[in-house]
Amino acid sequence: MSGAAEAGKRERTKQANRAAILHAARDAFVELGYGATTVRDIVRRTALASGTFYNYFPDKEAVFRALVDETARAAAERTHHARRSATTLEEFLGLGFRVYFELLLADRATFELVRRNAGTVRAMFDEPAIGAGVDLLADDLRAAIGSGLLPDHDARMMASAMAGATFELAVRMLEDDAPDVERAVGFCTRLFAGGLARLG
Amino acid sequence: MSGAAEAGKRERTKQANRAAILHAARDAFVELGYGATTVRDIVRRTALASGTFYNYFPDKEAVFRALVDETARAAAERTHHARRSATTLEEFLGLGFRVYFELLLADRATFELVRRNAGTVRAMFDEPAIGAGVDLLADDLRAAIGSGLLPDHDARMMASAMAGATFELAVRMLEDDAPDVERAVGFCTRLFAGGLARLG
DNA sequence: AGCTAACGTGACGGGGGCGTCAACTTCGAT
DNA sequence: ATCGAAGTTGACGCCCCCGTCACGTTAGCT
Repeated sequence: MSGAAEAGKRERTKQANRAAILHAARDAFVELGYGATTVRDIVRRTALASGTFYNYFPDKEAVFRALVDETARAAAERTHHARRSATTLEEFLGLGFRVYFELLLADRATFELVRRNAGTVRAMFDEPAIGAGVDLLADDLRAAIGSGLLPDHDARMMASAMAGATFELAVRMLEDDAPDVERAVGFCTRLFAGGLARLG
Repeated sequence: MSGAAEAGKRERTKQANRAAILHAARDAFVELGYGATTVRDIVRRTALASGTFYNYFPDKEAVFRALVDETARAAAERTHHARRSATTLEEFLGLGFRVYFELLLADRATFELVRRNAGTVRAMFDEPAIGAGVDLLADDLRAAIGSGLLPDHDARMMASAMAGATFELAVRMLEDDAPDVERAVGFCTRLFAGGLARLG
Protein backbone atom coordinates (compact mmCIF):
# COMPACT_ATOMS: atom_id res chain seq x y z
CA MET A 1 0.00 0.00 0.00
CA SER A 2 2.34 2.69 1.22
CA GLY A 3 5.06 3.42 -1.25
CA ALA A 4 8.34 1.86 -2.13
CA ALA A 5 10.51 -1.10 -1.35
CA GLU A 6 11.46 -0.07 2.15
CA ALA A 7 13.62 -2.12 4.44
CA GLY A 8 12.02 -4.66 6.74
CA LYS A 9 9.80 -3.56 9.59
CA ARG A 10 12.51 -4.31 12.10
CA GLU A 11 14.83 -1.82 10.45
CA ARG A 12 12.14 0.81 9.99
CA THR A 13 11.15 0.69 13.64
CA LYS A 14 14.78 1.06 14.61
CA GLN A 15 15.16 4.17 12.52
CA ALA A 16 11.92 5.59 13.85
CA ASN A 17 12.88 4.95 17.47
CA ARG A 18 16.29 6.49 17.02
CA ALA A 19 14.74 9.51 15.38
CA ALA A 20 12.11 9.79 18.11
CA ILE A 21 14.78 9.77 20.79
CA LEU A 22 16.86 12.39 19.01
CA HIS A 23 13.83 14.59 18.49
CA ALA A 24 12.66 14.25 22.07
CA ALA A 25 16.15 14.88 23.38
CA ARG A 26 16.48 18.05 21.37
CA ASP A 27 13.23 19.35 22.80
CA ALA A 28 14.25 18.45 26.32
CA PHE A 29 17.69 20.02 26.01
CA VAL A 30 16.17 23.22 24.67
CA GLU A 31 13.54 23.37 27.37
CA LEU A 32 15.50 22.27 30.43
CA GLY A 33 19.09 22.77 29.39
CA TYR A 34 21.50 19.88 28.92
CA GLY A 35 22.68 19.64 32.49
CA ALA A 36 19.24 19.52 34.06
CA THR A 37 17.84 17.09 31.53
CA THR A 38 17.60 13.45 32.63
CA VAL A 39 17.32 10.38 30.45
CA ARG A 40 13.79 10.08 31.83
CA ASP A 41 12.94 13.57 30.60
CA ILE A 42 13.89 12.41 27.15
CA VAL A 43 12.10 9.09 27.29
CA ARG A 44 8.97 10.71 28.65
CA ARG A 45 8.64 12.79 25.47
CA THR A 46 8.55 9.52 23.61
CA ALA A 47 6.22 6.54 23.41
CA LEU A 48 9.06 4.25 24.41
CA ALA A 49 9.97 2.61 27.69
CA SER A 50 12.98 3.75 29.65
CA GLY A 51 14.92 0.56 28.97
CA THR A 52 14.63 1.06 25.22
CA PHE A 53 16.64 4.25 25.41
CA TYR A 54 19.71 2.23 26.33
CA ASN A 55 19.37 0.08 23.24
CA TYR A 56 20.10 3.18 21.19
CA PHE A 57 22.42 5.36 23.26
CA PRO A 58 24.59 4.70 26.30
CA ASP A 59 23.62 7.96 28.02
CA LYS A 60 22.34 11.47 27.38
CA GLU A 61 25.77 12.74 26.40
CA ALA A 62 25.86 10.39 23.42
CA VAL A 63 22.52 11.78 22.23
CA PHE A 64 23.77 15.33 22.60
CA ARG A 65 26.92 14.54 20.66
CA ALA A 66 24.94 12.89 17.89
CA LEU A 67 22.66 15.92 17.69
CA VAL A 68 25.45 18.48 17.53
CA ASP A 69 27.91 16.49 15.45
CA GLU A 70 25.51 15.98 12.61
CA THR A 71 24.47 19.61 12.37
CA ALA A 72 27.92 21.04 12.82
CA ARG A 73 29.33 18.83 10.11
CA ALA A 74 26.61 19.79 7.65
CA ALA A 75 26.84 23.52 8.40
CA ALA A 76 30.62 23.63 8.11
CA GLU A 77 30.54 21.76 4.83
CA ARG A 78 27.89 23.91 3.25
CA THR A 79 29.38 27.28 4.15
CA HIS A 80 32.77 26.02 3.05
CA HIS A 81 31.36 24.92 -0.27
CA ALA A 82 29.49 28.17 -0.78
CA ARG A 83 32.65 30.22 -0.35
CA ARG A 84 34.61 28.21 -2.89
CA SER A 85 33.30 30.11 -5.86
CA ALA A 86 34.00 33.60 -4.49
CA THR A 87 36.32 35.87 -6.44
CA THR A 88 35.94 39.08 -4.43
CA LEU A 89 35.90 39.76 -0.71
CA GLU A 90 32.26 40.80 -0.80
CA GLU A 91 31.33 37.62 -2.55
CA PHE A 92 33.34 35.51 -0.16
CA LEU A 93 31.62 37.06 2.82
CA GLY A 94 28.15 37.34 1.37
CA LEU A 95 27.98 33.76 0.16
CA GLY A 96 29.14 32.36 3.48
CA PHE A 97 26.81 34.51 5.55
CA ARG A 98 23.82 33.73 3.38
CA VAL A 99 24.26 30.00 3.65
CA TYR A 100 24.80 30.28 7.37
CA PHE A 101 21.70 32.37 8.07
CA GLU A 102 19.56 30.27 5.78
CA LEU A 103 20.63 27.10 7.51
CA LEU A 104 19.70 28.53 10.87
CA LEU A 105 16.35 29.68 9.60
CA ALA A 106 15.62 26.27 8.09
CA ASP A 107 16.50 24.37 11.26
CA ARG A 108 15.51 26.63 14.07
CA ALA A 109 15.08 23.78 16.50
CA THR A 110 18.74 22.89 16.29
CA PHE A 111 19.69 26.54 16.45
CA GLU A 112 17.76 26.80 19.70
CA LEU A 113 19.60 23.74 20.93
CA VAL A 114 22.96 25.37 20.36
CA ARG A 115 21.83 28.72 21.66
CA ARG A 116 20.46 27.28 24.90
CA ASN A 117 23.43 24.99 25.40
CA ALA A 118 26.33 27.00 24.05
CA GLY A 119 28.32 26.52 27.22
CA THR A 120 27.85 22.78 27.12
CA VAL A 121 28.81 22.62 23.47
CA ARG A 122 31.97 24.50 24.25
CA ALA A 123 32.78 22.27 27.21
CA MET A 124 32.04 19.03 25.40
CA PHE A 125 33.65 19.65 22.05
CA ASP A 126 36.62 21.68 23.06
CA GLU A 127 36.43 23.44 19.74
CA PRO A 128 34.23 26.51 20.22
CA ALA A 129 31.56 24.95 18.05
CA ILE A 130 29.30 27.91 18.64
CA GLY A 131 29.85 28.91 15.06
CA ALA A 132 29.92 25.27 14.02
CA GLY A 133 33.27 25.12 12.35
CA VAL A 134 35.24 28.20 13.23
CA ASP A 135 38.40 26.35 12.36
CA LEU A 136 37.14 25.66 8.88
CA LEU A 137 36.26 29.31 8.53
CA ALA A 138 39.77 30.22 9.59
CA ASP A 139 41.11 27.89 6.89
CA ASP A 140 38.92 29.56 4.29
CA LEU A 141 40.16 32.93 5.48
CA ARG A 142 43.75 31.84 5.13
CA ALA A 143 43.02 30.70 1.60
CA ALA A 144 41.44 34.08 0.89
CA ILE A 145 44.51 35.80 2.29
CA GLY A 146 46.61 33.64 0.02
CA SER A 147 44.72 34.74 -3.04
CA GLY A 148 44.86 38.39 -2.04
CA LEU A 149 41.22 38.86 -1.10
CA LEU A 150 42.16 39.78 2.45
CA PRO A 151 45.00 41.53 4.24
CA ASP A 152 47.37 39.14 5.97
CA HIS A 153 46.21 39.10 9.58
CA ASP A 154 45.56 36.49 12.24
CA ALA A 155 42.92 34.30 10.63
CA ARG A 156 41.82 32.80 13.92
CA MET A 157 40.98 36.21 15.32
CA MET A 158 39.11 37.10 12.18
CA ALA A 159 37.22 33.83 12.31
CA SER A 160 36.34 34.24 15.98
CA ALA A 161 35.09 37.75 15.46
CA MET A 162 33.01 36.72 12.48
CA ALA A 163 31.54 33.69 14.20
CA GLY A 164 30.71 35.60 17.35
CA ALA A 165 29.13 38.52 15.59
CA THR A 166 27.22 36.30 13.22
CA PHE A 167 25.84 34.07 15.92
CA GLU A 168 24.68 37.02 17.97
CA LEU A 169 23.06 38.62 14.94
CA ALA A 170 21.33 35.35 14.18
CA VAL A 171 19.84 35.39 17.66
CA ARG A 172 18.46 38.86 17.02
CA MET A 173 17.24 37.96 13.58
CA LEU A 174 15.38 34.87 14.70
CA GLU A 175 13.69 36.82 17.48
CA ASP A 176 11.94 38.90 14.84
CA ASP A 177 8.52 37.92 13.60
CA ALA A 178 9.69 38.15 10.01
CA PRO A 179 13.39 37.31 9.96
CA ASP A 180 15.08 39.14 7.12
CA VAL A 181 18.01 37.10 5.90
CA GLU A 182 19.02 39.56 3.21
CA ARG A 183 19.21 42.37 5.71
CA ALA A 184 21.38 40.34 8.05
CA VAL A 185 23.60 39.16 5.22
CA GLY A 186 24.00 42.69 3.91
CA PHE A 187 24.84 44.02 7.34
CA CYS A 188 27.46 41.38 8.03
CA THR A 189 28.97 41.62 4.61
CA ARG A 190 29.39 45.38 4.72
CA LEU A 191 30.58 45.31 8.31
CA PHE A 192 33.30 42.78 7.65
CA ALA A 193 34.17 43.92 4.17
CA GLY A 194 34.94 47.31 5.64
CA GLY A 195 36.42 46.02 8.86
CA LEU A 196 38.70 43.32 7.57
CA ALA A 197 40.06 45.60 4.85
CA ARG A 198 40.89 48.16 7.52
CA LEU A 199 43.13 45.69 9.28
CA GLY A 200 45.77 45.91 6.55
CA MET B 1 45.22 42.09 67.09
CA SER B 2 43.79 42.05 63.58
CA GLY B 3 43.00 45.49 62.34
CA ALA B 4 40.12 47.84 62.51
CA ALA B 5 36.79 48.39 64.17
CA GLU B 6 34.88 45.70 62.32
CA ALA B 7 31.28 44.89 62.95
CA GLY B 8 30.38 42.26 65.50
CA LYS B 9 31.37 38.68 65.01
CA ARG B 10 27.83 37.75 64.12
CA GLU B 11 27.85 40.10 61.17
CA ARG B 12 31.32 39.12 60.05
CA THR B 13 30.46 35.44 59.99
CA LYS B 14 27.38 36.22 57.99
CA GLN B 15 29.39 38.03 55.36
CA ALA B 16 31.99 35.29 55.28
CA ASN B 17 29.39 32.56 54.88
CA ARG B 18 27.62 34.40 52.10
CA ALA B 19 30.91 34.96 50.34
CA ALA B 20 31.92 31.33 50.80
CA ILE B 21 28.67 30.16 49.26
CA LEU B 22 29.00 32.52 46.31
CA HIS B 23 32.58 31.48 45.74
CA ALA B 24 31.82 27.78 45.99
CA ALA B 25 28.81 28.15 43.73
CA ARG B 26 30.83 29.89 41.08
CA ASP B 27 33.36 27.07 41.09
CA ALA B 28 30.65 24.43 40.92
CA PHE B 29 28.80 26.17 38.09
CA VAL B 30 32.01 26.46 36.11
CA GLU B 31 32.97 22.87 36.69
CA LEU B 32 29.64 21.10 36.35
CA GLY B 33 27.51 23.60 34.51
CA TYR B 34 24.51 25.30 36.11
CA GLY B 35 21.95 22.67 35.26
CA ALA B 36 23.91 19.72 36.61
CA THR B 37 24.98 21.52 39.78
CA THR B 38 23.06 20.66 42.94
CA VAL B 39 22.81 22.66 46.12
CA ARG B 40 24.83 19.85 47.70
CA ASP B 41 27.60 20.34 45.16
CA ILE B 42 27.83 23.93 46.31
CA VAL B 43 27.66 23.20 50.02
CA ARG B 44 30.25 20.43 49.69
CA ARG B 45 32.81 23.00 48.49
CA THR B 46 32.22 24.82 51.73
CA ALA B 47 32.77 24.14 55.41
CA LEU B 48 29.08 24.68 56.06
CA ALA B 49 26.23 22.26 56.61
CA SER B 50 23.54 21.82 54.02
CA GLY B 51 20.88 23.49 56.12
CA THR B 52 22.92 26.67 56.38
CA PHE B 53 22.71 27.22 52.65
CA TYR B 54 19.01 27.90 52.99
CA ASN B 55 19.63 30.64 55.51
CA TYR B 56 21.32 32.61 52.76
CA PHE B 57 19.61 31.69 49.51
CA PRO B 58 16.33 29.99 48.68
CA ASP B 59 17.85 27.81 45.93
CA LYS B 60 20.70 27.59 43.46
CA GLU B 61 19.01 29.93 41.00
CA ALA B 62 19.17 32.76 43.52
CA VAL B 63 22.91 32.24 43.91
CA PHE B 64 23.40 32.25 40.17
CA ARG B 65 21.39 35.44 39.80
CA ALA B 66 23.39 37.13 42.54
CA LEU B 67 26.62 36.10 40.86
CA VAL B 68 25.65 37.31 37.40
CA ASP B 69 23.73 40.41 38.42
CA GLU B 70 26.61 41.91 40.32
CA THR B 71 29.15 41.41 37.59
CA ALA B 72 26.90 42.46 34.76
CA ARG B 73 25.96 45.65 36.51
CA ALA B 74 29.58 46.56 37.19
CA ALA B 75 30.74 45.74 33.68
CA ALA B 76 27.98 47.70 32.00
CA GLU B 77 28.61 50.70 34.19
CA ARG B 78 32.33 50.78 33.65
CA THR B 79 32.29 50.42 29.88
CA HIS B 80 29.56 53.01 29.69
CA HIS B 81 31.58 55.41 31.78
CA ALA B 82 34.74 54.80 29.77
CA ARG B 83 33.02 55.70 26.54
CA ARG B 84 31.63 58.99 27.84
CA SER B 85 34.81 60.92 27.16
CA ALA B 86 35.28 59.78 23.58
CA THR B 87 35.30 62.38 20.82
CA THR B 88 36.20 60.20 17.85
CA LEU B 89 34.96 56.83 16.69
CA GLU B 90 38.32 55.20 17.35
CA GLU B 91 38.34 56.56 20.87
CA PHE B 92 34.79 55.49 21.51
CA LEU B 93 35.55 51.96 20.41
CA GLY B 94 39.02 51.65 21.89
CA LEU B 95 38.06 52.90 25.34
CA GLY B 96 35.10 50.57 25.56
CA PHE B 97 36.99 47.54 24.35
CA ARG B 98 39.91 48.16 26.65
CA VAL B 99 37.77 48.37 29.75
CA TYR B 100 35.87 45.28 28.72
CA PHE B 101 38.92 43.14 28.08
CA GLU B 102 40.63 44.34 31.22
CA LEU B 103 37.62 43.50 33.32
CA LEU B 104 37.55 39.99 31.94
CA LEU B 105 41.24 39.53 32.55
CA ALA B 106 40.92 40.79 36.11
CA ASP B 107 38.02 38.49 36.96
CA ARG B 108 38.59 35.38 34.95
CA ALA B 109 36.61 33.21 37.30
CA THR B 110 33.45 35.12 36.56
CA PHE B 111 34.27 35.14 32.88
CA GLU B 112 34.50 31.37 32.98
CA LEU B 113 31.16 31.31 34.73
CA VAL B 114 29.51 33.22 31.91
CA ARG B 115 31.34 31.33 29.22
CA ARG B 116 30.39 27.94 30.61
CA ASN B 117 26.81 28.97 31.28
CA ALA B 118 26.04 31.34 28.44
CA GLY B 119 22.90 29.45 27.54
CA THR B 120 21.61 29.59 31.09
CA VAL B 121 22.36 33.28 31.37
CA ARG B 122 20.40 33.87 28.21
CA ALA B 123 17.49 31.74 29.40
CA MET B 124 17.39 33.25 32.88
CA PHE B 125 17.85 36.93 32.14
CA ASP B 126 15.98 37.23 28.91
CA GLU B 127 18.33 39.98 27.91
CA PRO B 128 21.22 38.38 26.04
CA ALA B 129 23.55 39.20 28.88
CA ILE B 130 26.40 37.44 27.15
CA GLY B 131 27.96 40.83 26.58
CA ALA B 132 26.75 42.04 29.94
CA GLY B 133 24.71 45.02 28.89
CA VAL B 134 24.23 44.93 25.15
CA ASP B 135 21.30 47.25 25.56
CA LEU B 136 23.45 49.84 27.25
CA LEU B 137 25.97 49.51 24.43
CA ALA B 138 23.17 50.08 21.95
CA ASP B 139 22.25 53.25 23.83
CA ASP B 140 25.82 54.46 23.70
CA LEU B 141 25.88 53.73 20.00
CA ARG B 142 22.72 55.74 19.45
CA ALA B 143 24.30 58.64 21.29
CA ALA B 144 27.37 58.31 19.09
CA ILE B 145 25.17 58.33 16.02
CA GLY B 146 23.52 61.47 17.36
CA SER B 147 26.84 63.25 17.66
CA GLY B 148 27.95 62.17 14.21
CA LEU B 149 30.57 59.65 15.24
CA LEU B 150 28.72 56.85 13.50
CA PRO B 151 26.53 56.43 10.42
CA ASP B 152 22.86 56.13 11.27
CA HIS B 153 22.21 52.39 11.28
CA ASP B 154 20.37 49.92 13.46
CA ALA B 155 22.13 50.32 16.80
CA ARG B 156 20.87 46.99 18.10
CA MET B 157 22.46 45.13 15.23
CA MET B 158 25.70 47.01 15.72
CA ALA B 159 25.65 46.27 19.42
CA SER B 160 24.91 42.58 18.90
CA ALA B 161 27.70 42.21 16.39
CA MET B 162 30.15 44.01 18.65
CA ALA B 163 29.19 42.03 21.73
CA GLY B 164 29.34 38.71 19.92
CA ALA B 165 32.66 39.37 18.26
CA THR B 166 34.16 40.76 21.42
CA PHE B 167 33.08 37.88 23.60
CA GLU B 168 34.43 35.33 21.17
CA LEU B 169 37.72 37.18 20.91
CA ALA B 170 37.93 37.31 24.66
CA VAL B 171 37.62 33.54 24.75
CA ARG B 172 40.52 33.24 22.35
CA MET B 173 42.56 35.82 24.19
CA LEU B 174 42.13 34.18 27.57
CA GLU B 175 43.14 30.82 26.15
CA ASP B 176 46.57 32.23 25.44
CA ASP B 177 49.32 31.86 27.98
CA ALA B 178 50.08 35.54 27.80
CA PRO B 179 46.82 37.33 26.98
CA ASP B 180 47.54 40.50 25.05
CA VAL B 181 44.87 43.06 25.80
CA GLU B 182 46.35 45.72 23.55
CA ARG B 183 46.39 43.38 20.61
CA ALA B 184 42.76 42.44 21.14
CA VAL B 185 41.73 46.05 21.66
CA GLY B 186 43.58 47.12 18.54
CA PHE B 187 42.05 44.37 16.49
CA CYS B 188 38.50 45.12 17.60
CA THR B 189 38.91 48.85 17.23
CA ARG B 190 40.24 48.68 13.70
CA LEU B 191 37.73 46.02 12.71
CA PHE B 192 34.74 48.01 13.86
CA ALA B 193 36.08 51.43 13.01
CA GLY B 194 36.39 50.23 9.44
CA GLY B 195 33.27 48.13 9.45
CA LEU B 196 30.81 50.50 11.06
CA ALA B 197 31.98 53.37 8.85
CA ARG B 198 31.32 51.18 5.82
CA LEU B 199 27.68 50.80 6.78
CA GLY B 200 26.96 54.41 5.89
C1' DA C 1 2.58 -22.72 10.51
C1' DG C 2 6.43 -22.92 13.62
C1' DC C 3 10.48 -21.28 15.59
C1' DT C 4 13.98 -18.23 17.34
C1' DA C 5 16.74 -14.26 17.73
C1' DA C 6 15.99 -9.53 18.28
C1' DC C 7 13.83 -6.14 20.50
C1' DG C 8 10.62 -3.59 23.72
C1' DT C 9 8.99 -3.33 28.55
C1' DG C 10 8.77 -1.65 33.17
C1' DA C 11 9.77 -3.04 37.85
C1' DC C 12 13.69 -3.09 40.85
C1' DG C 13 17.79 -2.07 44.05
C1' DG C 14 21.01 1.34 44.90
C1' DG C 15 22.13 6.04 45.08
C1' DG C 16 21.48 10.69 45.92
C1' DG C 17 19.14 15.33 46.06
C1' DC C 18 15.58 18.27 48.20
C1' DG C 19 13.96 21.32 51.95
C1' DT C 20 12.86 20.93 56.90
C1' DC C 21 13.35 20.96 61.75
C1' DA C 22 14.49 19.82 66.52
C1' DA C 23 18.52 20.08 69.06
C1' DC C 24 22.63 22.43 69.94
C1' DT C 25 26.12 26.18 70.04
C1' DT C 26 27.51 30.88 70.38
C1' DC C 27 27.19 35.91 70.37
C1' DG C 28 26.47 39.79 72.85
C1' DA C 29 23.43 42.38 75.79
C1' DT C 30 22.31 42.99 80.68
C1' DA D 1 27.78 35.37 85.20
C1' DT D 2 23.43 34.68 83.03
C1' DC D 3 20.33 34.28 79.47
C1' DG D 4 17.71 34.67 75.19
C1' DA D 5 17.88 35.26 70.41
C1' DA D 6 20.33 34.22 66.24
C1' DG D 7 22.41 31.02 63.70
C1' DT D 8 24.35 26.25 62.67
C1' DT D 9 24.01 21.45 62.24
C1' DG D 10 23.00 17.02 60.04
C1' DA D 11 19.62 13.41 60.12
C1' DC D 12 15.11 12.59 58.18
C1' DG D 13 11.17 11.56 54.94
C1' DC D 14 10.03 12.07 50.48
C1' DC D 15 10.99 11.93 45.81
C1' DC D 16 13.22 10.83 41.49
C1' DC D 17 16.90 9.02 38.60
C1' DC D 18 20.13 5.53 37.07
C1' DG D 19 21.19 1.28 34.45
C1' DT D 20 19.81 -3.52 34.47
C1' DC D 21 17.45 -7.64 33.57
C1' DA D 22 13.93 -11.30 33.43
C1' DC D 23 10.00 -11.53 30.86
C1' DG D 24 6.85 -10.92 26.96
C1' DT D 25 6.12 -9.91 22.07
C1' DT D 26 6.99 -10.05 17.23
C1' DA D 27 9.52 -9.98 12.71
C1' DG D 28 11.04 -12.71 9.45
C1' DC D 29 13.23 -16.96 8.10
C1' DT D 30 12.40 -21.86 6.78
